Amino acid sequence: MKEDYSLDTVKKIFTQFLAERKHRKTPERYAILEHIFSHEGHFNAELLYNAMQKEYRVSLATVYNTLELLLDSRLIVKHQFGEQVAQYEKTFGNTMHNHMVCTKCGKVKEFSDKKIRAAIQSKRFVHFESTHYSLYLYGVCSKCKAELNKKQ
Amino acid sequence: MKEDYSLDTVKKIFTQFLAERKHRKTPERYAILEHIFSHEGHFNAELLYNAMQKEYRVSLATVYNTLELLLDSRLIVKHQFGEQVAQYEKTFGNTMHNHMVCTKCGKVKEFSDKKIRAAIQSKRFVHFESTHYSLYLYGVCSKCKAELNKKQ
DNA sequence: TTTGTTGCAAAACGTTTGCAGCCTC
DNA sequence: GAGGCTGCAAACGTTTTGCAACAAA
Repeated sequence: MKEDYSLDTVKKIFTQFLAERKHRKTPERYAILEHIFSHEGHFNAELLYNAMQKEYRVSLATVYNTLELLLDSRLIVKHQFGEQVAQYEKTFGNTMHNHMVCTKCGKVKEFSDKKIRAAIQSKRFVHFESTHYSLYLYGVCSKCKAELNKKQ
Repeated sequence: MKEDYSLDTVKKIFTQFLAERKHRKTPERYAILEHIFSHEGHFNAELLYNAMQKEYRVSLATVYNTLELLLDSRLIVKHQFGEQVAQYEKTFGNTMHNHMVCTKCGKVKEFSDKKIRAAIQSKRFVHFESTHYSLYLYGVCSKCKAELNKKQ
């Protein structure tokens, strides 16, 4: 069923999370949340920090602090595609998807597959309660493939 | 106990890889290869560097350089389980497996599942030629679950 | 009023780089 | 002998930390 992923819903989830953990509801935290959920695609801490300066000024330390809270509340996920910069992505209202990573140029594309999702989600463990997953498919994109062929 | 032939086989693969790429066959590279393939489990660059000092002294720079070559030759894989330290793992003679990561304590366990593997490996793309994959299942391990329950 | 959170800057951390000398080819 | 590779140390870029001031509860 289609979920309602309005900003309001996300804010409510975050508010409840903060209340549960006895964290404070600061304007900085909501400004960051709002920014993330009104923009598409992957982002990293510095990109977010720079973009934020135009709307609501926050420090880089607060960006990192808030990202940690958003991770804990499962509203975003963190990826590290082999570089040292962590990439983040919002999860709420984002259909579950996987990532294809080109090992030559580093480009990342998304894809989804019902069979894969079903196989992973049906897996149960005795000593582990899984909440979510990340699947990275590594390989070579068509562009890099063409370049490799040209060289030979 | 792992098979004895694997070290020899791995060396041959690496030698061929170095020849193809016109890289030099230095003792440092083989010492690192040997160390990795005669030890079990995950490791990171510094751990490997420290362990190497007792057998064949190499610099940290050479460790990183060689890890890059081993990644390119697909003899090892790199993981970044949400921390900033990259973890490495040998792949040759290592049955394909996935990772469960506890989001509380960070502990990583391995598991395999035929259905999941089949679903992932059967996936084909027009503009992407996949070589391998990493599946990270995030959740809470039984130990951390017990502690969380105790708190409430 | 209490104490969690902020901004700032400095520190920490893993990783990469520049360079002189060495050694594989 | 040429030039790729090594060790070393310094540099880099991202993330974390310490601290004083601030503001949410």
